[in-house]
Amino acid sequence: MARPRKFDEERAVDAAMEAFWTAGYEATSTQDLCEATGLGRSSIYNTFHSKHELFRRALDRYMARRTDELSGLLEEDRPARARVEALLSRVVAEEATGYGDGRGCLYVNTAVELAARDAEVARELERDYARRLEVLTAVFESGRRDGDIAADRDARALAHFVMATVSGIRVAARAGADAAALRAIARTALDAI
Amino acid sequence: MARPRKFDEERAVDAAMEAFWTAGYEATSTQDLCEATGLGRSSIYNTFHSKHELFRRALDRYMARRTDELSGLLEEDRPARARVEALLSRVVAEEATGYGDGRGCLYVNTAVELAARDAEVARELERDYARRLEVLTAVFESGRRDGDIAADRDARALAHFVMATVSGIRVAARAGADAAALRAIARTALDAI
DNA sequence: CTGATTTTGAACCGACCAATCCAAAACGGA
DNA sequence: TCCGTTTTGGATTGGTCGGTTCAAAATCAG
Repeated sequence: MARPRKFDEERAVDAAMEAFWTAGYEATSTQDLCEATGLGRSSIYNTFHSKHELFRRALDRYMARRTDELSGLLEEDRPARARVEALLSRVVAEEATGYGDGRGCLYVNTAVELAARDAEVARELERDYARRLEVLTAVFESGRRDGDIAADRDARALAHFVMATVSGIRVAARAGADAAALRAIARTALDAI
Repeated sequence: MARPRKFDEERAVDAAMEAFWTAGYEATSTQDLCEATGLGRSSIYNTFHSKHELFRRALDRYMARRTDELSGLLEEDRPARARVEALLSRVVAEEATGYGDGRGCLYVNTAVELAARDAEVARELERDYARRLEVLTAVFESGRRDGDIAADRDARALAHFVMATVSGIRVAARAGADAAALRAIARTALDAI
């Protein structure tokens, strides 16, 4: 063997994720990444080969984390409607806590900034969308079985709808909607379910 | 007086708008702007003073255009629900036409890319949000008067909700949702109204 | 300790960034 | 026609971009 690495690769990906999350892909320079991770340029390129690949690693990590959170939140032992309500409340709370860390959601940010001109990233987003859609669809199907959701509703359509509502809340928050408005959106969406 | 301008300022703003719309603010270079507008660097800086100011002009133009379209679409002599349905159908159609010109919506793109770190732009987005909210609120209020919308609904909340649904559809399209999914989102949202 | 192997920091690369400068060209008013 | 004013194209600015190179430092097996 030879000289061992002085840093933790996963920690570096985490730090890079924070940087990309805060400023977006284009606006995060390799210099920013060095400062965020505490690594030198060489270490970053030796390990991740390019800014783009590091971004993909960071995005993977973010999506895995979020999807896990989503699964956890939705697997609680409550009626389906209540679980979806908890999800929307959480999103509203995240987006409404001042502009303190108003960096939105890396998934939404990436979909808007990169998906159209980066096929690789678009594919990853698509896979994650499908995964989360699956989780939500399962929730609505269990709701239908429990009689909590009307039997004539399409679980998949409802799942798409909730995903869109979450993104809609996030964009509204960025466009200046206040907390009351975000709550109104969530409440109205719940009426549709 | 002196040498007159050889180009139409509004035309130039239009061309710049297209460029920013396609690639986003950061990813559009001044060189790109020269090529898009057909102007030289000097003409651009002489007229618009900075990339940022040109962007603001382009964004203004975009928002004015969109808000006018929205007003036109919603002022037709139809029940409120039908008018909102027409709006959502139009958004779905826009986003579903292949990835051909899948550049989304400059408003959403800008909210996500810039709002967090550009106070001036954020203020403009906020103003436009308020304007469009006003238009939609008026639609729902007229719907309540006509009995088309239940009297116990909050017109403003419904307006916020429709705005969020539009953004949600646009983000979903970028994340890879197909046309059927977008239609399902619109239909489900209409159920909530 | 030696030698093979890898990481690390710093200097460096050409390309491109937004923005400026300047002189030549193009007009309007006289 | 000629002057004052403005526009225009092209060269240029200092700075930053993503990425590479290279030698020194650090670690391992033997």
